[in-house]
Amino acid sequence: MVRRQTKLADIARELDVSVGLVSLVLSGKSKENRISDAKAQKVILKAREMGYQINQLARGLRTGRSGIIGLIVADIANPFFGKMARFIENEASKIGYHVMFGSSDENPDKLNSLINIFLSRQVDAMLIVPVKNSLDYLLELKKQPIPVVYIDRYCDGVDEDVCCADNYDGALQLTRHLLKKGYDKIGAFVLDDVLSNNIDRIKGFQAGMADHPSGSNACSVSVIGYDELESQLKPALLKTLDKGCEALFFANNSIALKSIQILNEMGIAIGEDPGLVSFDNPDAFSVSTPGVTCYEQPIELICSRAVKTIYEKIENSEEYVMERRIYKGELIIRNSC
Amino acid sequence: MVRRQTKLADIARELDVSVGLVSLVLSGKSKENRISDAKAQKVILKAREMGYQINQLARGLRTGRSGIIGLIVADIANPFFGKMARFIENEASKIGYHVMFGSSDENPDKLNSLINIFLSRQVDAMLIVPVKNSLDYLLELKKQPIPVVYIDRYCDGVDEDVCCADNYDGALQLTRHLLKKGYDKIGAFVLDDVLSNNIDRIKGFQAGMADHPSGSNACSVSVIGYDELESQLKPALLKTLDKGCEALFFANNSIALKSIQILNEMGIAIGEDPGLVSFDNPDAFSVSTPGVTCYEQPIELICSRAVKTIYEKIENSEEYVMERRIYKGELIIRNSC
DNA sequence: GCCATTAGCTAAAACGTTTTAGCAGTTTTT
DNA sequence: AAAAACTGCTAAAACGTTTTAGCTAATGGC
Repeated sequence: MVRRQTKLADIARELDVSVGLVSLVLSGKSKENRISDAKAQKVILKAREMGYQINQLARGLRTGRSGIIGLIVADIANPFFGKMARFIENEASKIGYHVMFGSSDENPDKLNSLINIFLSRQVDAMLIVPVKNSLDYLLELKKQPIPVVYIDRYCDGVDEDVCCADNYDGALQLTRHLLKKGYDKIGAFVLDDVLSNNIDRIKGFQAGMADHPSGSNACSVSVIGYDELESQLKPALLKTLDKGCEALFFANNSIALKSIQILNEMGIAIGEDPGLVSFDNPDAFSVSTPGVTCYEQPIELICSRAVKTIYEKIENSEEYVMERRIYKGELIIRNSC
Repeated sequence: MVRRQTKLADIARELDVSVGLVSLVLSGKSKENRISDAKAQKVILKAREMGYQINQLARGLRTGRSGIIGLIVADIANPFFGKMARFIENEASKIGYHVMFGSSDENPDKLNSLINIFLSRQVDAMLIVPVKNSLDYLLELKKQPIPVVYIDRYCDGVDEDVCCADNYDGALQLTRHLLKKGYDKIGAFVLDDVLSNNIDRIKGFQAGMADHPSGSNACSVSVIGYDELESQLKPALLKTLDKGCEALFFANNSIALKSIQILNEMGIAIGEDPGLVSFDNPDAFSVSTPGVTCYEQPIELICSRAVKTIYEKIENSEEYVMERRIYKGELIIRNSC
């Protein structure tokens, strides 16, 4: 384990040229700096021969750019965020960046700790899924001279770029679909986060219910804690079904999957009574019987736009003007209702 | 965006002390270097006041340690690898490390490119899910003075640490379970990778079939290309069912999910005829009806052991001795057979 | 009161790059 | 033939840390 990596100086010594020249050649700046083709070729060959690999730590220190984008999601093990990570990885690599990630577990202190870790690692930009009660931390982050784009959700009170799905539209479409199918009384299940995505989904649901003759009397909304899925979901489901709800509206994949499992265990056959719809489109929805009707978020679009925005902010931070980008997803109709 | 981050020199200037002193204090080396408590306190307070954040690029350059672990999986969007990433993130953070990831898409050239990127970023160690035809690249990597642990699979021909599931045992258990349930003719579906995990799963399957009176005559094995799932799976399924197979054995979650979807679309009710089992335990398996009997890999154990191994190799690379660690998973019996 | 020890600190090199000013020749322009 | 412009390169500073040798002053032992 003693073998050291070759560095510019090693190549320079071998060829008896200056370190600067080697650097110029290998970073593709030969032309602008009038390096002769002959020398340039020699350097390139020798570098290959010696297995030269640039030290990005050194380059980053010197240039002030690490080439790293920090990504903070709620939980990378959640397939929704896993997909996000993947699309972001792809997009970032197209513009020569790489991704460090961290999972906040919807916990503002973890989020803040990740932010600080990423700052100390000199990431060039951050892509963040904000969590509840993190406003102060996010405002603090806003003071830093580094581009940030929020994804999946936004946070009122902090003016920053956002790329996310049209949660209102999604919930509206899902609700209307249920009503069209003739379900009369509907129970919704949402997380207790006072975050844009949740709030918009509730609003969309309620807007959809407004079409119903008896309006909000025909629905119930159960609010569940992110860390309390196990304990709170079963009682909430029972209560909702007891009330006579004929259809269930799940505001995200975690709640839906857990609920379907619970219903399965209780021997309640989903599909007719109760019917159900959900946000997100995990694999499980196309494999379960019946398949679950859902609103699939345009994850790829969100991610590619988010990375593009990052790029624009890095490249010309002066002229760039903030924007909230909201993208419609797709209603996928299966047999669960 | 002009505000620069405070650095050691800024604190030093404010307090009229040397940069070295500030560094020693803030990196917790006051005691060994006999810094007076008074001065140390002053430095700590001033650092907090000025919002000092260490520059890990600079530190890394100087110390030769980046504090980063490189993780290469096949696809972070696959929930199996997503879970892996999450456990590794957790374990790494316990020992003060952070994770950069990359997805190889089972492509050796992408894998190699990621390895080189990580090397140039001076990662302190790599956790790699090897792919087929990557032996040469992996041998090349072995020459580098950096700890590597392979996870999920190993690669014959490269002597390195490995943490993975007992694929042979898993396949054996799944097969025996099918036979015990009275299924007579069984079709297996595996990827075409000549990788340890696949090979061991096939071996385990065949070992299980050896218990059957008519032995290997009672089974068929379909080999599917990773990039060809869409095109190859449906014909393979039809052919297998045509042959009279009463049960299906899927060697991983991607194949299983895709197959179940295809079967659903064709209106073939899984559960009795055909019965089925699969490797891995994605959410979908507990949500589908019937639930899918499967062999769940001990992902958490694999990851925690992998990171511990990394740590040991970093800390005392001299004495460390290589090992292949194989962990048994758990047979989860549901209603699909 | 002298030498040895200790306490508390500083100065400076080093890590591996990038980048710029400018030097010495050569060629072109006038 | 002198001035100007260009060619091809080098030297050296800078990025923000860590770390070590060593300096000065105070303390202790006798």
